[in-house]
Amino acid sequence: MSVAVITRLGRMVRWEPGTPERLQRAALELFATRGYEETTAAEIAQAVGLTERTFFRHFKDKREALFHGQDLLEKAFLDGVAAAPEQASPLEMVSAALRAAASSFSDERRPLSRTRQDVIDRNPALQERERHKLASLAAVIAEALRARGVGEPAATLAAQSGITVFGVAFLRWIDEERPLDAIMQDVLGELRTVLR
Amino acid sequence: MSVAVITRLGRMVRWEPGTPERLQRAALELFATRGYEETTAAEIAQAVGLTERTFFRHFKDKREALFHGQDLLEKAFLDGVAAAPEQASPLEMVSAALRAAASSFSDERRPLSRTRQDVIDRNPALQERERHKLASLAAVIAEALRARGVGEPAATLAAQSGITVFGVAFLRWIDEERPLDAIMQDVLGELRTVLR
DNA sequence: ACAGTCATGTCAGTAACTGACGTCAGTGAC
DNA sequence: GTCACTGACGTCAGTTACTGACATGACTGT
Repeated sequence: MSVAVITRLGRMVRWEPGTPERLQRAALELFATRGYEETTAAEIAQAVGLTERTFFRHFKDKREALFHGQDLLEKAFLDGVAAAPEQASPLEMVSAALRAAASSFSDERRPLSRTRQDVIDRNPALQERERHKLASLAAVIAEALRARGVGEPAATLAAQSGITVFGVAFLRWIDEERPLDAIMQDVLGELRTVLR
Repeated sequence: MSVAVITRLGRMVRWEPGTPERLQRAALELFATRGYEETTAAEIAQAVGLTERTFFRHFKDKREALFHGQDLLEKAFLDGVAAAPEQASPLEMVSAALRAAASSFSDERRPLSRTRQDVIDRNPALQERERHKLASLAAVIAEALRARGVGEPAATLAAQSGITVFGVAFLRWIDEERPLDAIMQDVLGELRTVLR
């Protein structure tokens, strides 16, 4: 199913670029309208003029179509940890990571995040994947903390707490109009008073 | 595939009882030896003289064979929350829940938990399910806290922190020889100092 | 011109589930 | 005692998520 496309340079191009992104968009739209279980991987592929086989070359499984691009979030967290001052405490490193991560979520992305979250909330299998992604994120953050000299179990606990804060704050951000950054610092504060 | 069994009362019985437990044992054994992906649902069923169809009548999916009985853990947590004194803080309620949950893990269960955890650690799909179970647990604990008057986001944060502690402590308990109860209180203490 | 690469298509296969229906011992009402 | 009913299972057919093997054809560098 080849598609000849004329780019703005006038060159003939065999394969339109950005295939995973187009698949992701189509998947989100179909999931949002027909529902996750009701849409087939082949349908998503057809929606962008491709084959089921090609879909699975870009995504390890059907759910992953909704979670493409999360490596950017991971990178933001890691950059935040790395950017924290030399003698920062684990909590301060995590706080820095949260700030860095917040910058990935501009206001324009809110509507998209909302419909995406709606889809996830309606399907247990997708919730499972989301939890898994967050847990994996916590694991790599813990690793980054360890690399900066934080011991165990402090690294795991700090990273996990950071992810907890991120999760709660993100769900608020979808509904509220405040910037994610501010919400996160609030939630982190509340976590500290709860644990006092 | 009917099995006539003579119970200790001498009565003929059409179906041997405890089917899900027997399936679970067989699943764990097969997963531990052949590996999760390498063993088929039909094989597990055959191992206890049943059919694939029957396997899926007892378990929503293949992974669930490893997670059967987790409702008991949930009940322990909930009982712990309920047993906390009247004017307990959220943190104290969670601490009580952790103590109650710890009593579900006697020393005799340790070897079983170990091989089970080995199986999970070797397969991402199973890790995903485990994360999901823990997250669901956190959700019901948060609900219990709310029912006891804890507001939001304190309830979610406290519950989530409790699950974090449980997760870290459980992994330690599998290797160390100390009782889970003691490990949990230690880890909870460390979490508090990290968040100080 | 030509060999190699890269993204895709085609096809066949496996295994996880699901729905519909049949079976048969046990159970209770009458 | 019969008879309708239920509960736990078997059988069978079907769908869909995935995977491996191989083919294709435009692009790329030599």
